Amino acid sequence: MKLSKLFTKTSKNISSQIESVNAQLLTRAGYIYQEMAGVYAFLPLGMKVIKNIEQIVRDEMDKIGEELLMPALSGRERWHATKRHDAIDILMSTRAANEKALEKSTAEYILNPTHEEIITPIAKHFRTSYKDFPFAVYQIQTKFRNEARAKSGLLRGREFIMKDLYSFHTSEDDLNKFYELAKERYDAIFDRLGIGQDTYITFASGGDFTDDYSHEYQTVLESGEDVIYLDRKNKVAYNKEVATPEDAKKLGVNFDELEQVMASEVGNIFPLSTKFSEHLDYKYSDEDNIQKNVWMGSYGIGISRLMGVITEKFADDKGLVWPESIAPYMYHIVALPDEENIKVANKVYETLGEDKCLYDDRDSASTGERFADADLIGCPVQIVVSKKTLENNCVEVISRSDKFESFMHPIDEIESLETKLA
RNA sequence: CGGGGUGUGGCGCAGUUGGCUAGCGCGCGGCGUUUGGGACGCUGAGGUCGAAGGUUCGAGUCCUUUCACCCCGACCA
Repeated sequence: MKLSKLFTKTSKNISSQIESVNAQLLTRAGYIYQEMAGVYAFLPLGMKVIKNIEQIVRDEMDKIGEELLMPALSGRERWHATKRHDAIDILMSTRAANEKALEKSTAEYILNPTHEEIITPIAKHFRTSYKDFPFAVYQIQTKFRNEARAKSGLLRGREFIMKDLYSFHTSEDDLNKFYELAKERYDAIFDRLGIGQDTYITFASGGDFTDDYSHEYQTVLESGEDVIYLDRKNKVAYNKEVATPEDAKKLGVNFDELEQVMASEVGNIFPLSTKFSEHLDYKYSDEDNIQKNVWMGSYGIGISRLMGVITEKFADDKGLVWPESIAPYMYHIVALPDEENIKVANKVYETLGEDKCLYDDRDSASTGERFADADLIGCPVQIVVSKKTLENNCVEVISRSDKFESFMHPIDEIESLETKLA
């Protein structure tokens, strides 16, 4: 992509009101645009990052489930059936389709905050024999939650992108078995996203979902909202709400040795037991044709929140720093203005591929501005073409994250750059 | 939902005890000069001050109501 054609532009200024690092940098660099509190548009650069995160999540989820897409709207009956209509105060709804209906009708459409109520009837439609189990389906979709206080940019929104997977089983044992498989996939996802080192599976309460426990995936982050008690050695953590000395003892850790840190929840998984199948009357026939409740599990990952968390995790005082696995572009090419430089830069751009490069071909921007923008936008590798580098028939290759020392790379060996970096 | 703060060209801000034609920087258009770390000169376009109501000869400035956003707390499926 040529910078001269990119839909967005960077900006130097941003309101001093906005304090969260992710909102500030992502806005300045042109990745997101705020529509209202907790509601953002993902602009071309941001969209690429979202897609890259989604692709990693899909890749791992496809190993344990099938992708589908459910509606964002639902009728209210099911939410009454599970008694969550009044229990969930973040539930958003819209009254009716038109004004005439509004006067007479009590119709209400729920803007789904999660999809247990939606997927269960669908699953029931297709799978009612013990032979049909187990199975799992997932989707990546926009969720709506009327947060009393949206805040911290992408970290807590009213509208956000989430991956949610639901698993269905004939027994608790089978659910538990799947639950462990899901954990493995989650670990793989966070590793691939570059935050595996700092992301801990965390014991937490189940909230409205289950009377039992749940597991959160918490990424250590100074600006995170949650306090977790960390056991680095065993790579597990405990949410504040369950981290009492008694609980710790039950879980086999020394409460006094736990390290207290701030973190942000990037995913969570719940054994739902038979809670939802009971409320929504989802039963299967076993070998003896006896009707039994289906066991369910629910597994979420906050896609857009991850973008915010990863931003905060790696950004420095110059701007964004993306892990290679989700960067909008691998290379950011800066050619200093000069006919020869531009000729070479064009060639580099074509050789490496326009889908891998962000090419600063703006003739209006000054040198300093180009470098500043490259740092702000945060592509992993910067390639500079100037008189200085051309004297040696080279381009300069710079790591945005200081992962490697800058080096000169011969122009006629551009094709080999990718392998050299890998 | 409680507390605090802020709303003035696209963005960031200034605007004194009410006073004349609402300023500045960035950005944007034009012309020219520049180019290894957010360049410079000249020139031009663009706002009715979040919204509604009120006080006054006169309101960006005072009063009332309201909306929005940001921050702290409560909440967080």
